[in-house]
Amino acid sequence: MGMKIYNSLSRRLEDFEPLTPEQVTIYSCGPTVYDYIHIGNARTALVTDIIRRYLVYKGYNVKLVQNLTDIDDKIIKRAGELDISTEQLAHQNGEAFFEDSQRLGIQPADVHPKATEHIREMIDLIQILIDKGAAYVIDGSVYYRVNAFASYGKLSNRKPEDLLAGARVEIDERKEDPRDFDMWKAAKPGEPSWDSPWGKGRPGWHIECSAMAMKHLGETIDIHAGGEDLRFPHHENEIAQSELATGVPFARYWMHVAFLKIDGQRMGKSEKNFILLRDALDHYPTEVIRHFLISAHYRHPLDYNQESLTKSEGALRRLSNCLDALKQYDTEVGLNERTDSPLQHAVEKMKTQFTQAMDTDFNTAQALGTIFTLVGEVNKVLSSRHEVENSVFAEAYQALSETCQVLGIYNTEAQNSNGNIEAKLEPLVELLLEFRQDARNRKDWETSDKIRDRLIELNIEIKDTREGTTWKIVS
RNA sequence: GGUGGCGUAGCCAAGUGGUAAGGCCAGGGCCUGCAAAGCUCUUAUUCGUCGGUUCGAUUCCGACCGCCACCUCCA
Repeated sequence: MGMKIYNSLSRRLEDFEPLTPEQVTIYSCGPTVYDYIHIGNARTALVTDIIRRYLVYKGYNVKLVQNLTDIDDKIIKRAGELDISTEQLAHQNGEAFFEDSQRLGIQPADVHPKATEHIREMIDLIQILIDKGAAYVIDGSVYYRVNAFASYGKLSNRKPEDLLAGARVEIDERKEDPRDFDMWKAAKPGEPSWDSPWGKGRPGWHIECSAMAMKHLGETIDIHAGGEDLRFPHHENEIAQSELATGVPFARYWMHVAFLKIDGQRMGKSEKNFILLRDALDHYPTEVIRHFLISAHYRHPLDYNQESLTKSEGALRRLSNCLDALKQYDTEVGLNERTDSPLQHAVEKMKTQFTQAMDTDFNTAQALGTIFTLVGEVNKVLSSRHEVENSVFAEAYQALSETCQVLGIYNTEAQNSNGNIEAKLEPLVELLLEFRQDARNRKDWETSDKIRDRLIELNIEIKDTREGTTWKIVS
C-alpha cells in the first residue's frame, strides 16, 4: 500500500515516490542557535523525527539532514549583548539544542551541517547564479534577481503584484526590485566576516539551506520540511536559488508544520510567550510531551496549555498500564500458534489501520486512535479471564510496542532500566509485601495501608489483584 | 489589500457522500477490606449559520458569521 503526502507545492495529497526506490532524502530546516529551542521548534523537529521513524519502519533507507544556522543577525546581536563571540554563543546553543532534542527522544540527523562550515559551497553557488545573470552585486553585497526566475512564488502561491501590495518591509532603494533578497551581506565594521570574491561579508539565510541541502543530499531531495512560517520567504527563496542554479526540482515534497499556540496565542520568539523545550521537559516526561505534540495532525494548529498536557498524561498512563500488563507475555512470542481469537483479529486490524493512518500524510492523531482501540480490546480480554493463548498477548505486546516506538511514546530502554532497578529491589519489596499480606490476613488494615502508603511515597506502587499483589516503580 | 487554513460532544481531537475513531474529565454499576488498575453503562439524531446539488451531506457547491496564520526575523 502506498503512502500519500500533502505537498505544499501542489497543495494536494500526492502519492509518495522517492527519487530513488527504497531511499529517501530529507532536509529539515533546523534552528538558528542564538537561544534555547522552544516547544514550537520542537514540534517541527518531532514531526521530522516521526516521519523518519515511520519511513524506516516501512523499510526505507532514510538520510536526514538538519542544519544549524550559526551565523546571522540575531546571533550577532545576542552575542554582543552577552559580550561573547558569535562562535561561542552558537556553540553553546548548538550543544543545548542537541541535548534538548535528545531529551525529547529525537534521534540525531545523519548530518547536522553548520552554515559557517559551508561558506565555500555558498560562495560557489552564488557565483553560479551571478554567472547565469540571476544575481547582482551592490557595494559588496550580492542580491538574487527575482525576475530571473519565472516561477518565483510557486510555493507560496503568490503573484508578483501580491508580494508588493502588502509589503510591510522597508524597501532598500538600491535593489532592482523590492522582492530581491540578499545572498551575501557585505560586512559591517566589527561583524564576523569571511572573504569572498565580492569582499568581506557573510552569507544570507536562504543560501545556506540551498548549498547545504545540495551538498549533502544532491540537487533534488525528496522531502523538505519546516515550520509553516518558512514557506515564504525562506523556502520560496531556496527554490529560486537552487532551481535556477541546477535546472532541476529542488525538493519533490514540501511539508510544512503548523504552529504551536500557547493558551490560544501564537507562540513566537518575537511574542516572547514561548516555552523552552527544556522547561517543558522538566515538568513532563518525554512521552507525555510527544503524545501531546502528535495528538493533532501536523498541519493543524495545536494549543499548548496545562490542561492538554494533563490529558496526555492520563492517556499515557492508560497506555503504559496496558503495556505493563502485557509485558510478561513478551517471551511467549515465536510459538506461532495460529489461534483464531477475537483479540488476534484486533491486533491485525490495529496494525493495518495504524499503517493506513500513517500512510495518509502521517496522521498521528488517527494512528493514536488505533493504538488506544487495541488497548481497550486487550484490557477487555485481560479482565474477562477468558482463556487466551499467551502467544496472542505476546503478539499484542509486539504490535503495540512497535507502533508506539514509531511514535516514540513507549521507551523500552527506560523500561529496561526500571527493570534493572526492580530486580535489585525485588527481595526487599517482596519482604514488605509479605508482612503486608500477614497484616491483611489479620484484617489489620491500618498496618497494611501504611505499608502501601509508605511505598508509594518511595515511588513504588502496589496493586491488589485477583492473582495477588503486584508492584512497580512509578515516576 | 493578497494568499491559505480552521469552526465536530464539558474539553482535546480524527473522520467519511449513506448516517460520527480515540483520549481526558464527570456520573452510575461491577470488582475490591479500602485504594489503584481494569471492565461496564451514561455523555453530539448531530458535525458554526443559511441556502443549493443529491434518493441521501457533517462530508460537494455558494453565501454569511466567527477565529487564525503567512505576506517582516520567527519552527
